[in-house]
Amino acid sequence: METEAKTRADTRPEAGDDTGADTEAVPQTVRMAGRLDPRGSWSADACSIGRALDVVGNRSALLLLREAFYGTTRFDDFATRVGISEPSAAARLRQLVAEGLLEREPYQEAGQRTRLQYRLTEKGSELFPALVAIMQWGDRWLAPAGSPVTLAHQGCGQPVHVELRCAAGHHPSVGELELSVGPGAGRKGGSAVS
Amino acid sequence: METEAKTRADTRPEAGDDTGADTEAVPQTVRMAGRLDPRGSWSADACSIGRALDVVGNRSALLLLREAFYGTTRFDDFATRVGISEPSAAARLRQLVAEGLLEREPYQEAGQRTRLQYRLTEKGSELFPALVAIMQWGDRWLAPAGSPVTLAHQGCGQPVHVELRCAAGHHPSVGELELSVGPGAGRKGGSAVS
DNA sequence: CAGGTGACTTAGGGAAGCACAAGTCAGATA
DNA sequence: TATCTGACTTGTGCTTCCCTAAGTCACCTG
Repeated sequence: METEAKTRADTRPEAGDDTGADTEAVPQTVRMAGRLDPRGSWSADACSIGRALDVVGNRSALLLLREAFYGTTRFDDFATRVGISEPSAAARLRQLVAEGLLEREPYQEAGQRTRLQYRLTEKGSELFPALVAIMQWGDRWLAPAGSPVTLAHQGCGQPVHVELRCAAGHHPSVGELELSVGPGAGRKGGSAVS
Repeated sequence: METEAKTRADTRPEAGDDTGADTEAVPQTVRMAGRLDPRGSWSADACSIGRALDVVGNRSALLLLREAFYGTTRFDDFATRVGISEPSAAARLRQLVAEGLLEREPYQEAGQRTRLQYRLTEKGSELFPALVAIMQWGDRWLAPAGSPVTLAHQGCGQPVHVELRCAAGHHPSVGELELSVGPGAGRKGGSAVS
């Protein structure tokens, strides 16, 4: 896909323009900085969100990961506890293993034959904050009776949540954020960036 | 869907059991507390993650929300910038409006007729941490050349990230977390909880 | 050695997601 | 009045997701 910057002049006002946006009541947008400034000037086809969604962009993948965090390791338990059929559990688990989020390792119980269990890799484990963020949102907006389950810091007992934080310790709102090109951006000011 | 607790004895060792789990090398699982303890004793069909994924569990919905955070408001721009076809942009935007994550409001530019723009509602805006968490994971694991774009706290200039934090200020790892029943759980110790 | 159990696979089918191409429709511009 | 543009919708068809139902295959137990 090409950028559409040539086909349209991009002169209409839009959040993120540098036309004194601070005074306007558009708080829920990220400001674009540097090469990203007119949003119409670049396309986000290398976006990490897009890439991540190619891996975990479906319901069953994230639900299987949830189960893995809850300690499930065995095939049948994954299928039953997530509530999906065995064929789709098999397909999805195979895909998650292929992508390195889970690994299959043999184990043996006393008097049993060798079996396989699925364990989270580091790559898989690091998706946990995303899962918690989604759960937190679902608790807030889709659970009228309150959260079905809650997470607490074991020992200290305090509830756990996900939050945005900058390296200086602030808690920026969406409107206080700035998006700029990173080290992995495509060359030039033209097309593929995010 | 029923819980499978009756059909299987659940006597095999699994992370989260109370059989001296602290000494074992299974750090990447959440511990189950109270009624949740044997994971096999309850089913998670009221899970907030599951509910949330019914709403934003597909690729284009999250990508459209990303664009909304980047300041995009118009139909054609959504379709072009996300890189999806107009029919699916229309369907997905309609669904996001129906679910209350976006709202459509009329606006008028000088010398133009009245048009519609899509704006994030509070419900939609609160998904931002989840989106950042996914981006952060994609940056770390799927962007070999580094992040294509980076988020910074405007003004302070420091990079922004998503993190897990308990109310006492700690940064618990997955293994230090405990899951227990919340106010919105189904009755009894039987089936639907999370 | 017959039967169970865990971990799958195969077959077949419905629904959702997505793309391309083309049409519609309202109002501004020429 | 004819054309253009933005914002869609309609028609058609592929591909992915997900289901049920029914195998398969390797052990382990009786």
